[in-house]
Amino acid sequence: MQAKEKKNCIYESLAGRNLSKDEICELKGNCSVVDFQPGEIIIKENTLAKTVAYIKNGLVKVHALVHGKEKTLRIIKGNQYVCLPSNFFDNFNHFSATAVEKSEVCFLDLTVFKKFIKENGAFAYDIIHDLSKSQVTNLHNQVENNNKKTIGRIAHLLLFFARDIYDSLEYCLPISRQEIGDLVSATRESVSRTLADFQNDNIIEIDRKKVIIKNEKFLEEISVKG
Amino acid sequence: MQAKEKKNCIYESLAGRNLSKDEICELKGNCSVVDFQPGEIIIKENTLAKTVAYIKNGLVKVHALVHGKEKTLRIIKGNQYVCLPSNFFDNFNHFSATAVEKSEVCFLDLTVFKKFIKENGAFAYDIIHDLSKSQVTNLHNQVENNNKKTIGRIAHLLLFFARDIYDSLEYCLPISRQEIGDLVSATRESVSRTLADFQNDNIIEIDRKKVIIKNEKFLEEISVKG
DNA sequence: CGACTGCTTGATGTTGCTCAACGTGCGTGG
DNA sequence: CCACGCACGTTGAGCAACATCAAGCAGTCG
Repeated sequence: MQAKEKKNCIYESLAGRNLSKDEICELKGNCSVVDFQPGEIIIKENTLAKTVAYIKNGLVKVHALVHGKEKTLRIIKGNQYVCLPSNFFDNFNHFSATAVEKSEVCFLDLTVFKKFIKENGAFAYDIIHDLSKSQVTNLHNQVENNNKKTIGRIAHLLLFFARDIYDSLEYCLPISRQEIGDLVSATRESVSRTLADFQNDNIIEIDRKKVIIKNEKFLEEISVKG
Repeated sequence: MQAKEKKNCIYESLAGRNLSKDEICELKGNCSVVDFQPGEIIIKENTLAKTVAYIKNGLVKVHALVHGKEKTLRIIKGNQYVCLPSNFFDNFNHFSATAVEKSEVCFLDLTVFKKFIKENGAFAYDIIHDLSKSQVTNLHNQVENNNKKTIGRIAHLLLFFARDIYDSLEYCLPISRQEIGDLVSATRESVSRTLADFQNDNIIEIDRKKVIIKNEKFLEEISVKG
């Protein structure tokens, strides 16, 4: 909601994405790079999706309001597009994206983006690959999580932060208990209880948002068995 | 498992998909159209995904075996690709596809398909649109169903068959109670009980697989409220 | 200080799974 | 042809997992 800084580093953002120098130059005039603070909304659901958003770095949650309840779909980190399918399906943002940590985001003009897809087959293939990967990952998550109880989903999430996001067994949770609940389909009370149980069983140490995983193997076991 | 009839109607299958006459001719030599009976496997998970599968008509379920349990992801009808992301992500089938009704499926050579994407921007954009639509639909389903209890998910499924598949309030369920359970994450007992409850409350009439929806509004309400 | 937000903990009710029993239809092999 | 196994379907009882409701505590901000 505060002033956001505009930058010009689109080149480094999309290097290695099969764009020619000319194409990148063309993009430069049709893009902006913006800083977001935690809690700031990057994409708002139910708005028109006229720009493509590419997360350069930081941490972002994708979420939506469903029948009055907030539901978080996933947490994603840098170097990927966010909510890209909304751009191509019907130019309408079906989901929101909000920074959970300080994040840099490139906004690219959708018209230019579409033009590149039609003119540059390698670029188009790159997008197709990204969309496919995201879809497969998502479906895997879905089948995995559906078969799990709350305890398994929370264990999975703790490991996700440790492995995929912070690359360390010690980290600060970037989200509240309520948001964890939105993410794993549980209430904030259940999240609280489960984390307390993990602490009592000496699997993790947790103080407010500071987490230390003390028994990774066991947490993994819980995560897999559900 | 029986003999499958090979056909040559690739042209009508992919007409209107932005392919030139030459390209379609090229495809003709690299494709086959096959009939599947209910229960026959179209795509088997954990195999290499060297061909693209396009459902011409019929009804197909996408499913996977997760930790020993069968989980159905979705039911799809004709005129769309099935499991396309597996082809582009890593050439590896992450999910299975099985006919639940008599279905006609085109198999297309992946190499030729990829070539078209790189050479024909309109075709590539068409694929991107399809993938995006499928992704958005899938995410919507996910957020919808996660917030629902079994009763709401089953109500939703009954309406899905009525509206999206059979376009009628009377139809025959194409799948067993067990498969409904696999689809809505419930046991066959819970499915059975819920359907019996619906019948007792005069919302539906059900005899074996024959379903008549008698109170669509109420079913809709249950579906939405969860 | 008081209001507020985020978190925790306990008591209680509901949901839905598991287990068990039983009926039905179908295909297979003696 | 009948006997048997087997998948499917239904129903009941008991139990575990969670949500809900309620109360209270710690930190923060005006």
